[in-house]
Amino acid sequence: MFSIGQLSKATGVKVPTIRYYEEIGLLPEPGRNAGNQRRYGQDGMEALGFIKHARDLGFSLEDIKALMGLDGQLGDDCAEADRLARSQLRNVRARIARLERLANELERISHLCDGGNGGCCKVLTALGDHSQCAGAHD
Amino acid sequence: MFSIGQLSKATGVKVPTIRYYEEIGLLPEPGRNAGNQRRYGQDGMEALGFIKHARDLGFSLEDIKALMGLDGQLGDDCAEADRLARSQLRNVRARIARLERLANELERISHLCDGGNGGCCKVLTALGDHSQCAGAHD
DNA sequence: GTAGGGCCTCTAGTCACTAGAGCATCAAGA
DNA sequence: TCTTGATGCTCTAGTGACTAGAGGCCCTAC
Repeated sequence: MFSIGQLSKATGVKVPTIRYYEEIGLLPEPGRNAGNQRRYGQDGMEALGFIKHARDLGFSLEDIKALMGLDGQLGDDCAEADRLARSQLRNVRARIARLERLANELERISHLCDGGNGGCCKVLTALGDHSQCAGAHD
Repeated sequence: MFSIGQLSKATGVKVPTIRYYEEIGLLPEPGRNAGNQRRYGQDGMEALGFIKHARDLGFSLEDIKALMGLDGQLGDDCAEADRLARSQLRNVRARIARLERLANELERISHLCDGGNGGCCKVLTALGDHSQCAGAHD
């Protein structure tokens, strides 16, 4: 049996975050000891590990709830989990593409200025004027 | 003179967002007409255009406030604007790198499953077990 | 028995908006 | 001039995923 602090250390999830996950129904309510403190078993540890890993992979808490709901079901749960994973992958790829456009634009803007000062800052001008952008970033 | 709706259409920033920017002191308070409605001039249009563009480039509202504060100042404002732009670029690059690690991991996990169903979903197992990850993603 | 760390609940704050209620105003057509 | 529908106003509350703090209780070691 682990206290919430031990669980926190073991999983790398902060204590208030664990309580938050419980509050929103993501993590099942654990038992309590005589002094009303949470006591977790191996199942609690595994559930939190699952959430942590999925969060690190960028899944939303809502997605994670869906994934956890699938676990243990029969039938097409694998197809659904796979669908969520692929959807998340597309999501991440799209974010990468967008960020790369931003990086290009920022690089262009940064190169306008050598750090010196000509009185009128070209960086500020470039930021103010989208039409100066080399490529559409949004 | 533009109404808030006209400004919204012209810049692509939603009406409540414009009011929000004003509320937090990012956008200067415009004048009002006899019926207490906001009326913007060219300067309001330009300020909002600046904010919009900087937001699209991923700057936080706090950064934008700093950038707008620099404008019109003498001295080393250009160096400071340049510093913020470069810092934002590093930021974006780091996010890209992190997302690429996530994408790799998600791709690996997605390939575990062909959409069929063997009873025990490998996607869910992989999500639950970080130690199965090919590369550290976080 | 006591000290100090951990744990409890509850409230409120973060960022950057977004939604809705309930009312006032504006512009265009009849 | 009147009406109508769009647009505007303020205010409050909600979003996601936490984070911080207050004020108090509990546990463990000495």
